[in-house]
Amino acid sequence: MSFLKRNINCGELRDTDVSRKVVLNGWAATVRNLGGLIFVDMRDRYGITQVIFEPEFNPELAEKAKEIRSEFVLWVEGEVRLRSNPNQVIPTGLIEVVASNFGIINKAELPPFPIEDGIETGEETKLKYRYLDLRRPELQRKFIIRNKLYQIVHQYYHDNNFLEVETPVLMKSTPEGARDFLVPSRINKGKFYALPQSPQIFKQILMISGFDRYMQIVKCFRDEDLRSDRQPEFTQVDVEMSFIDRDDIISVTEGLFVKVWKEILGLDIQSPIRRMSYAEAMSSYGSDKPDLRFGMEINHLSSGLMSTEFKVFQDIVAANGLIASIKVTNGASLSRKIIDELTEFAKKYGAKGLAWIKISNGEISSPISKFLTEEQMEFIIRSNDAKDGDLILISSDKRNRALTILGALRLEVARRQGIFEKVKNNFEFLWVVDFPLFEYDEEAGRYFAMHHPFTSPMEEDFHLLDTNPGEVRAKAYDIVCNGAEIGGGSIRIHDNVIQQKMFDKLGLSESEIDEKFGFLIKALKYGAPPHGGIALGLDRIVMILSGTDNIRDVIAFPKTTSGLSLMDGSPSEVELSQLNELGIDLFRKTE
RNA sequence: GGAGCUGUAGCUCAGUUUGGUUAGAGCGUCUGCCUGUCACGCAGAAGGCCGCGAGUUCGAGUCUCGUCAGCUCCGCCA
Repeated sequence: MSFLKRNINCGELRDTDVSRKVVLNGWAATVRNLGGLIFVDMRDRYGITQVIFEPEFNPELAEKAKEIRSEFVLWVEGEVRLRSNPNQVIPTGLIEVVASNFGIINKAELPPFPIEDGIETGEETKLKYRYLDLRRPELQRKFIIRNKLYQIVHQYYHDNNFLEVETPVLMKSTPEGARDFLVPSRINKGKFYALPQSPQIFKQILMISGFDRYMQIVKCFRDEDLRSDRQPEFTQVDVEMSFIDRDDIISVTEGLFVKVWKEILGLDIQSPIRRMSYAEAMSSYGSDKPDLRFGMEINHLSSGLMSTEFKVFQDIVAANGLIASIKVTNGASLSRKIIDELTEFAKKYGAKGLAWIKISNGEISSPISKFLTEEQMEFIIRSNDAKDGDLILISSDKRNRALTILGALRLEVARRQGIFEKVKNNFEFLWVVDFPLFEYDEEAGRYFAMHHPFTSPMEEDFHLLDTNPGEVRAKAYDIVCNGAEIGGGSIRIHDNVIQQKMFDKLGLSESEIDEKFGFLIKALKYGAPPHGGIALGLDRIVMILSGTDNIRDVIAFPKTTSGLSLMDGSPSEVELSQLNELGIDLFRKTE
């Protein structure tokens, strides 16, 4: 007999089960040996159940139980009975299982860290032993949420007549956008597949094929640097619909979020979700994904400072830049050192400096007060609605830079003031709409598609395409929750002529277009329906649902910041013979 | 590509400012005792390439340079 199979799990026994004969399988979470009595907490995915070995009842068994150590895999047969000292902390705390027989199915080495919630072990150790980290209830809870999300997403789109279709993982490398992961072809030496950054083109082609409503929960790959909310492979809920406009995508997507929040968190989210133009988001929050859980909006000051004597402001006004500020309520108590730190923080975003005004006990103190007239100072204070005890932080720069700096400062100040901690159970959704079609890259000296090159311009801005491409707005939209971009999409170009014009604006040559996207252009000529869609960042949604700020917590086997998988040791070198088969020759970097 | 923080016992960390006997603590582990624990308790013990490599010095955990790794951020991420 290798082991007796369980007929009950470690989380389900209650006082109503008293005197049942049961068999448990699981891991020994903790062992408390009192000399005679031995208590073993058995753990599985469902919970923890206390098992007791009594020498009075079964001396040989109790003797054998002394061998049990942490994380041994056990089967235990016994009878359920009420505890004389109940434990109110766990759901099974009213009962215990009196062992009548048991076996060690497998021994375990001493784990490098305790398998329990709230541990402070370093990331490196935890990732190396990911299988042990994943044994912790805290982490399992997140994957249970993730699984619920999969089920709701599939059910929801199925109920709404969407078809799930799988798209290739080996596809053609395309320019624009993120760096591709490349896969060499053995059969076609010197040629490469790319892993999809998203199934964008395939889902559009599925629309041309008449699939009408497509969805897929799909892995995407981008060879870019990692962040706490970015992994090189991640999961999207990919959606595309035909014969629709922007509001159709928005309402279908909102329906999903309403259902998800209701079924997973038991919360009713406000629908319709608020909408804000990209222009307003940037102007008031300095971000295209504003966190609306708190205020601290950006106040624009240029208009009242046109005639300033202050050289720094003068130059900005003359260069058509922007002077703007945020108010830090009760910020006057912040020390010079803290303000210096905030200045350093602002410099990461390209700020040259940071001006500030403190109002404290009726006194105004500011390094720039000597450059401002009383009226100007009054104007700044009034514009910020600042009261005694407040601090005003002022940025003056090129318009977009000044806004970005203040947007970043707004979040940093909120973090330092403990505002995020206060609002951590709030959920503020937002649609950001009317994105620019293009953004200009100074370095490359040309326009790039802000969303992607298949995004449709708004009809009313068509006339600007040739004269002022930077002003053209796109039929693109992002969905934001608590300052995180959790999805984005657009209405696509279904007209081949406009698509050609778009490529033309992006500075792609005829031959380049033909080589990279020829198949899409061709497909668009065969009767493309109007279509559009959205891609939702599933990992980020799970992050928000499970209350974590790190994407590693919601991906079973994540990579480190430098893209390594510490458990399996990838990426790794390969055999020379493998490279030879692929026709690949490596060269070493020489200095 | 760049910046910051971190690396000392299985784990979490002190010690580095000002170089100097045998590198400490808590938790965990092991051994013994212990019949109602659930952070069990009590007594004892074991456990260290101070990330790695150079250098300075009579002497380096401590200073210098390099390097590797983890985390966070900027760039990057249509």
